[in-house]
Amino acid sequence: MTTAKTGAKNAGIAILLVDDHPVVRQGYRRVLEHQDDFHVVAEADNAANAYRAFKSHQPDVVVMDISMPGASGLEAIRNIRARDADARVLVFSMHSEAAQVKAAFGAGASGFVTKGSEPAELIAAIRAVARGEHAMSDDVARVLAMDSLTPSKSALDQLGEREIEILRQIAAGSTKEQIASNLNLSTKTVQNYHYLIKAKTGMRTDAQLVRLAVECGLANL
Amino acid sequence: MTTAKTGAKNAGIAILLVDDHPVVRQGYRRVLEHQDDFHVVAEADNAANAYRAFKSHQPDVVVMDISMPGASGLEAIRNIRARDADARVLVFSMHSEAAQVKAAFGAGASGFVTKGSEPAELIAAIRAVARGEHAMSDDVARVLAMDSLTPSKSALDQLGEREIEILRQIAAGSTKEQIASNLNLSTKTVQNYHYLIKAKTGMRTDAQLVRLAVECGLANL
DNA sequence: ATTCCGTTGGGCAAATTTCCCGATCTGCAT
DNA sequence: ATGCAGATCGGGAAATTTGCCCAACGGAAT
Repeated sequence: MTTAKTGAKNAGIAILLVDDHPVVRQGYRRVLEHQDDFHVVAEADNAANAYRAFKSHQPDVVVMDISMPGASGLEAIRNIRARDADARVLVFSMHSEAAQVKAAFGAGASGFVTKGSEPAELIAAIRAVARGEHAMSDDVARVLAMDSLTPSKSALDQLGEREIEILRQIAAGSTKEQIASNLNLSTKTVQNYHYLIKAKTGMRTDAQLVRLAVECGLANL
Repeated sequence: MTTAKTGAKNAGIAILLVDDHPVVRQGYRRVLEHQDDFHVVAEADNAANAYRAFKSHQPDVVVMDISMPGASGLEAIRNIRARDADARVLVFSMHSEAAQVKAAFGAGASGFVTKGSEPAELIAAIRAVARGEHAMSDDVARVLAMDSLTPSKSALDQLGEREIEILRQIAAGSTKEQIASNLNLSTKTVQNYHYLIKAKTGMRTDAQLVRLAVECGLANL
């Protein structure tokens, strides 16, 4: 029952949990705290709070679900890494699309584990990233391996980050005015992206774009 | 440590957990077993196993995530209810689409709680359905209430046969030229239908139309 | 330094959307 | 029969959007 107020660095691994679902978060917390060298020092339910919590708690490992409403979890990872290059972020995601995994590591994540993995895999991954290593669950490794074998599998590889974000919002059903407002762009720029995305991916209709986005794990339903 | 082999009915509430994500399932289990009148008597990770587990354990309440790979969770609910009309199934879902909620209750669910709810809401809902009542979390109630206010009831009821066919093809990704050709219409007529469908359903973008079509079972993926 | 690329937008003709309307062809009730 | 309601099919015209080009800027790579 060491409350680890001043400096828990010597004892165990201080963890920040980020997930927008309270029940799910509670669940992880209990699972993780069963390991007696783990201490969940803070929780957050969105990207902004995650960054704030990171600043004030300086956890050893951030365990983060990147599919959150509002600002992308990738944003949060970048913010955290910008502030502390030694920060360890372990992404804990529902999906395991190659593009998403790459994006996560590109943003500075140290690990990627899907929610379909066994608890033991999560725990092992947390220990690994705390040690400074990189880690990913078996299914993620398999997806990534398959992806590296195919030449142009994802279709998202050819899209820039902004383009992907706009594709996601289009697929989510947002109007271009909403997207422009969300991203602080002119509607004209959003239109241009919309055109560019269709040109790059070879899709002819918006419906095809939605299907593409869903296939790539950018959107659900 | 009562193993509840012969009859735990008198003591507490026997629960069957169904969710395809092991870590998530473990998490709920711990959260629920913190209530000392709850007993998680079995777990299942898909619809078929859920039905088998229900038969052999006869739980008081089944807590089920309906978004599982393979057979629909709705199928599982229907199977369970077909075998035991008194079975209580509480759906514990990621999303809270009005259509999904209705489908769940239509299949025989006694409650619907989203994973975004507070643990206390889940726990209260389990107690309620165990008592034979119906329960849903606040956000689900809000979504359902909003839905019942909109004139777009089932969304498809207000569409004619041709309109539905065109909506399906739009959702399938066909261009209006392809649709016109498929149905022997002028592209102009297809355009008019496209407009009409959006007007009738209240959808603003094609992406929203795709989602609507998918929700209504008109298109898959 | 220079080149490439992602991002942001302007411009403008061509295409599309958005509504409005009328014409058939049902079925159904008067 | 007659009429009425509604589904289906398209014309027309204004408003809007798309398709595609170009320009400017900052950052990363060379």
